[in-house]
Amino acid sequence: MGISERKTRERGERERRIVVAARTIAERDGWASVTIRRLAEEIEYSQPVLYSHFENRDQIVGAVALEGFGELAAMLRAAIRPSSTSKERVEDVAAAYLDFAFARPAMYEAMFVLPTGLRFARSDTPAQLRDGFGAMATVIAPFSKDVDTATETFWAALHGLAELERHGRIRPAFRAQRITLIMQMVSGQL
Amino acid sequence: MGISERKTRERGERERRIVVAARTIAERDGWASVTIRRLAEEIEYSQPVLYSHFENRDQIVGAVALEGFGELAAMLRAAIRPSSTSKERVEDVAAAYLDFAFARPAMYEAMFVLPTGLRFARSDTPAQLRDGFGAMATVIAPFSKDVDTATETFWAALHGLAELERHGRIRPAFRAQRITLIMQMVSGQL
DNA sequence: ATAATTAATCTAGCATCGCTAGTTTGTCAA
DNA sequence: TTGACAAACTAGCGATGCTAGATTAATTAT
Repeated sequence: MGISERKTRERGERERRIVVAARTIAERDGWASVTIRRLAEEIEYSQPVLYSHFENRDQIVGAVALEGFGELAAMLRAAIRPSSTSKERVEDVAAAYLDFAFARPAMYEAMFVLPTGLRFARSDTPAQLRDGFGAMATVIAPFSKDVDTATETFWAALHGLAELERHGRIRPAFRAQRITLIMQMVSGQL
Repeated sequence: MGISERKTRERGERERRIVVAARTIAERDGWASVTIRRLAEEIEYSQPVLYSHFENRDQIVGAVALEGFGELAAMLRAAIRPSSTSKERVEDVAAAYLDFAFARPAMYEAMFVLPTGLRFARSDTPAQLRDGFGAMATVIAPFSKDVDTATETFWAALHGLAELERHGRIRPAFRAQRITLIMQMVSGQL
């Protein structure tokens, strides 16, 4: 019988509608506007239904963030052109990272600022969470012996640039110069 | 008559008690526990009194953050030892910055993550907000032509390290190695 | 086919939040 | 003493996340 299959499929579709609604509202009106009541209205079910899909609001944010990690990883990988030099690749990935952060501030906030209940560096950590790191590690590898540490530092530098600029604490006009300085950290081999 | 003087003095003292209470509760139980009702109870006044001191809750967070910026600046300046080399000074300031972030996570959150209503890079920006940047610029200056941009990048790298480690996304055990990499960014002169 | 059981969903409401209108209390000057 | 003004309070509005308990729908057993 395909009845239970249909049910799990419909349940999955409803869950996706929740995540899509959360993302849409967050990107338009900010995360403060993503309330359980508003999401319930959007999917045309009562509020408790949401709690049969997610433990709490944070986990809904987490589901959106997980999508974001997948998309960020894809964007970083797409920025790596075969024809480029090793140095250019690092620069392109850095630029792609910041482009992502500034083009999708709400998504970036979900991924890196808001509580999400996502678990990193664990055996059950989803592929999306590792993949962006992997993309960065790919371009960092030619410059470093300890790729993991160098990638962590590269990532941290980019994250700091994104956050400080997003909060208006460093000058947007000098973004390119700052990326150049980051390049210096990477290309001085270690 | 010293009556109105006494009144403004008492008002100032009450305002300080609000800020101290907010900071104390935040450092012990997190910012979510810092509610207007709880603060009102702490200072033994009714809730509307708080709104005669601050426009809204964010501004209370901002007042605590302002204290934090002053203390961070002091810690960074204290980390600069006259006997050190230029390179050691950068390293000491970096270590001091991260020490501050990890020793006072609630304070760091108020300063860099939560909405505070603080205005940066303006004519009326308080000294505390500029001073930490100044301390970093002092140790960066020997290595850079464009001190402002280099300091912004240095600061961003430290902020990123603090945030990613605070959120458990990079390995705490490798903090020293990451600082070493940041040093490389700085000491490669430009 | 009907009854009993389980699953799915809803209504209604709790506790709490930031914030404020309207009132009372206290403090001065006339 | 009275009237004006300032200071503080009580009470409550409109939200929030979340949940207990009732209700309806679907499935299984008789």
